[in-house]
Formats: sequence, C-alpha cells, structure tokens
Amino acid sequence: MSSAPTPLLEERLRDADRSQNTILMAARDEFSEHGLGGARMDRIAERAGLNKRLIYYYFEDKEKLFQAVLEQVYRDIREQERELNLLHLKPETAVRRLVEFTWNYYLEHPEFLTLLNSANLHRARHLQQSERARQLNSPLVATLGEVLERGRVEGTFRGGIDPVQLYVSIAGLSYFYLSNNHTLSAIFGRDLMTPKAHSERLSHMCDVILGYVLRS
Amino acid sequence: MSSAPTPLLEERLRDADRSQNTILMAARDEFSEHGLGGARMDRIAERAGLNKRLIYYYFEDKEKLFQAVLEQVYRDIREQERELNLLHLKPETAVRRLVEFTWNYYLEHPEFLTLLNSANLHRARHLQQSERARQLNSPLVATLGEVLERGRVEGTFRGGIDPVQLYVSIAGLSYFYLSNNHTLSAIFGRDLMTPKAHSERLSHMCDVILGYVLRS
DNA sequence: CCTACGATTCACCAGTCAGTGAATTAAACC
DNA sequence: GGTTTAATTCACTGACTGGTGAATCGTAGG
Repeated sequence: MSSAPTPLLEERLRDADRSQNTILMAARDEFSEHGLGGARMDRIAERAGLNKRLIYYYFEDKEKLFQAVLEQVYRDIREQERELNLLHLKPETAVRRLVEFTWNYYLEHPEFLTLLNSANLHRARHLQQSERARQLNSPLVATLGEVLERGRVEGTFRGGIDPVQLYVSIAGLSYFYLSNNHTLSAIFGRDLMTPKAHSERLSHMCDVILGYVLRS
Repeated sequence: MSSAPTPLLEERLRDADRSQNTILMAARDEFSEHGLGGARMDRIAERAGLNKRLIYYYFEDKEKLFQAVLEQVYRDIREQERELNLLHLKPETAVRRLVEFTWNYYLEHPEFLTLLNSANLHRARHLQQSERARQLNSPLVATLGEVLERGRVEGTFRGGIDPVQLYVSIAGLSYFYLSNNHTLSAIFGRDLMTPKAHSERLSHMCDVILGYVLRS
C-alpha cells in the first residue's frame, strides 16, 4: 500500500500495513482460542502489542475484525491447495495427496478448525457478507471434479462421484478427529494426538477414501 | 428424587427436580446457540422462566452448569445408541443402521454439535473432570467391535478394522457436513439443507463406509 | 526545516456480566 | 396450626467490556 522506500533492516516505528497484519494475527489467535463470544478486544490489543484504539481505527468493530480474520485464513488454505497442482498428477495420486494435505494442514493449523466452528456457530453470517470467500473456494471443486472425471475415463475411478460430497468427506474425516480430539480422547480414554495415532488415522482415511473412489 | 405424592394434574408451584430440569434445558439451548463464552446467565434464567439466583443455587457457577449440560446430552445420545440393539442385527445391517442413526440424530439435535464444539474449544476440561462421561461411552466401542468381529468371521467384512477409527469416521462424515453447513453452503454456493441434499448425503456416506467395511 | 496528515496513545464511559447475602414464601411433616 | 426446611425472590456489586473523543506524535513530501 505504501510507496515508501521500505528499508529492510531499519524498521519504521509507524507502519500501517505492519500494524494491520499484527492485529489480524493477534485476533486470529484470540478468536481461535476463545471463540467470537469469549474473545476480548483488550487481549487482542495486548497480544499485538498495540493500542486497542488502533483495532477500531482499522477494523471498525469486533464483528468486522472477525470477518477479516476468516477471509484471511480461507485465503491461506486455498492458496496452499492451489499449489498442490492436482491436475498434473495421476488421479489416484491426486486424491491421496489431497487427503494427506488436508490432514496435515488441519494438524498444523488448529486455529483454522476452531475459527470455522465459531463462524458456523454464528451461521456464517460473516462469510455471507463476503463475496470474496465464495470466489476463493469454487476453483477447488472444479479441480477435484476434473480429477474425478480423468480417473473415470482412465478406468481407475468409479463414475458418478459428486466432487462436493467427496471434498466434504475428505475434510470431515480429518476435521472431526482433530477438532473433537479432546472430547474423543476423554470419551474413549485414548490419546489421539500421539505420532503413532496420527499415522494410523491418516492411513485409515486413505483406505476409506481411496476404497470409495477406486473401481473395485 | 422426591418421595412426594407427585400429583399428575395438579402442578406444585415449587418443585426442585422440575426447576433443575428446566434450567438444564434452558442452559443447553443458550450454550448451544451462543457457545460457552457467548452464553448469558441472565438469558438462561429468562428462558427457564426462573430466577437467576436459582441457577447458582443448584449448579454453583457457569462452568459447572455447562458441565452438567454436557453430561446430559451425552447421556441422551448414548441411551439412544444402546436402543439400536446392534448386536441382534446382521453385521452389514448393523453398520448401516449406525450410520443412519448417527446422521439422523445429529440432524435432529443440532444443539449436540455446537455443544461439542464448545466443549472442544475449552479442551474438554468439563468432561475430564467427569468420570461418568467415560463410562457412558465405552460400551459403544465394545459393541461396534463385536459387530466388526462377527462380520469378519462371517466373511462379509474385511479384517483389522479399528472400531474407534471407524466410529470416528462414521461420526465425522455426518458431523462435518451438518456442523459446518453454513460455511460450506456459503463457500460452495449450494444449499446443503434441502431434503434432497440430505438424502444424497446419507446415501453417499453409506457408500463410503460400507465400501470400506465390506470385503471387495 | 516545516507542515499536513496519517498512525498511535490516553483517558474515559455507559452498559453488561457473573455472582451473592439476606429476606421471603411454599410445602412437607408432625 | 405450627414449625422447619427447602425453594424462590429481591436488590445489589465490583470487575469487566466494547467502544470512543480528543490529544499527541512520527514521517513523507515539499
């Protein structure tokens, strides 16, 4: 945004872009840890190391800030999904890679899961207002659809698979395990977050999804 | 709890059991709509039509009230799962029935999903303190384990299936679709809550799960 | 060097929130 | 009918909480 000389080592004391980003990251952490209702604006300011007034200066209010956080995290995951280049892979490899990527992404970004939960608790009204969110996500389904079609023509995949259903299933298998790992661990009396448990889960999910997609 | 004459038509003005239950139901609705952080004790009292002081009289504080709500909803779903009598069914029918039951239960009890999300946001600390929760849930895994073993012996099921993994997958396929339906609908620009979409989802999930469980 | 404007701080508020001490009232028991 | 105990109401509080008006300060451009 600024056309300033942007010194690489010498940091400016005042930098609007940097401050906005710092706030956004602090807000993402606060919202993901406490939910929209439990998040505190004072705590976000403290996390960011910036004055609370700045949050309102840049993001208007708590709701708009939450919306900005949501847009940012969606942008990030879709960006990384695009970099998978599923179209250049053998269909079977492409599906497996999507399963693995989804699992690893959720594992490394637990904040994404809780933020989505908060968004859904509020009926995703923060996304409905945002045109951007929809545009960001349609390419994924299109790509998956092409992969499925290619696999069908090739003879390895069964026909008639709805890419949306499949994507929801792939995401759901990872999401539920990781997002609900605390209740599940408590309920089943078994730690689901050990490296061993993780690799077992990933292998189970690949079995389930590929078993469904592949022609038998 | 009370050994009172419990008149069937003539309602007593004061009834501890009834009040506790009324509070519990009001709290369940409030927590499920707003999350633990967003829930308001005054609103719970208002929903229950009882004085707020009564909540503290019976449930001590907000945290303990939330814990009581969680225990109650878990008791309800496990009770209904037990009534499925999976052990008296053909293994394939049993698994299909569990998938259908899970789907329908989540569909009819959206509050269950949001409550679990809240519980997980708080790392399920409300359940860890509760011995009861663990005891309520172990029978299900045991039952599912027996069904899988019976199917394997019978020759229709593949071997080596972990009942916990399978249960998490069955639950996850329904959970993610329903719990995140608002973001998913917004993102994919497609209403996931029509009757047609529902029956398509159920049929897809049965394909995925039975395709995995059955020997091919 | 100065100036204009955007970035940041400060002090503050009105309303909200979880939680409580003490008074009051219904009902169970004798 | 009286008494005791449990259920319920009432009136409050102190700590927060989201949000803001106005002052101050850094810095880019002239």
